[in-house]
Amino acid sequence: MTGAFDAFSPLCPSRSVVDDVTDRWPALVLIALLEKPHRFAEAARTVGGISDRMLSRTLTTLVADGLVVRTDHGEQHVEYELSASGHHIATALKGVVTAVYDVMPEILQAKAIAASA
Amino acid sequence: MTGAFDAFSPLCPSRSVVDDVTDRWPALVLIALLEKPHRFAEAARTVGGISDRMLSRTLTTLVADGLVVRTDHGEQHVEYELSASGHHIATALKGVVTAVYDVMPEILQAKAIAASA
DNA sequence: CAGGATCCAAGATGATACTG
DNA sequence: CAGTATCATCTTGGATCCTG
Repeated sequence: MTGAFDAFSPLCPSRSVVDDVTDRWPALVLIALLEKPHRFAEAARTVGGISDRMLSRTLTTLVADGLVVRTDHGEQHVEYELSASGHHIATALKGVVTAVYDVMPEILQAKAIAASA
Repeated sequence: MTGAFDAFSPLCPSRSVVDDVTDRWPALVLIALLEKPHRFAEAARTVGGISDRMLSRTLTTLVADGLVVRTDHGEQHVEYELSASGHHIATALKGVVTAVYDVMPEILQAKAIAASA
């Protein structure tokens, strides 16, 4: 692979990070933060369909992983922004979403065929 | 965003594909197939820790999405390989894994600090 | 080898309500 | 606003057994 890490091995520390990052909510939240720092409620609005609970939990783990930085500005004003590591990963994730957009026509066609079969 | 699709909207068809693709098993399976086509048992070995059941399910949905092509060579010999769409997405996913490898040192450090706090 | 069927534990998730 | 606590539920994922 690239060197010391191997995401295919369940024992490699990189595996758990890959698992964390390639989960539905973490992935979407990271991409959302890529655009700009978000406040809690703001992030909830950006990422459609996420509940307060999941957003809270997701942000907590991302902060624990050092991918997101939480800053308490007081006055009930908290901001979440990407760390350098988080930015690096979020950019890659955005690439995945972009790739999905690229091939959506083919995917929709494949699904249509599957559905009609 | 890029155009007609918006993964942040729960209603956009791209959202479900992004969800599918950014799940632990699908992501790892796609990356595994990026290297070369795999037979069933072969894929199970490559992706450490996956059970037959999950591999079967995962491959089924990936085939349904048109990202993976299943070819039955008879004689109990089946091969799974990426379609053009799948290859495009898998490449992007590999980028995510690579990005994770890149920042693993920082992540491990962050976790260590969090654990000792 | 390929993979479906069944059973079941554990965790993910959402809605709601509540706190500072 | 920024969360946390609780509850009910749905899904995930593994183990095991079975078929062709």
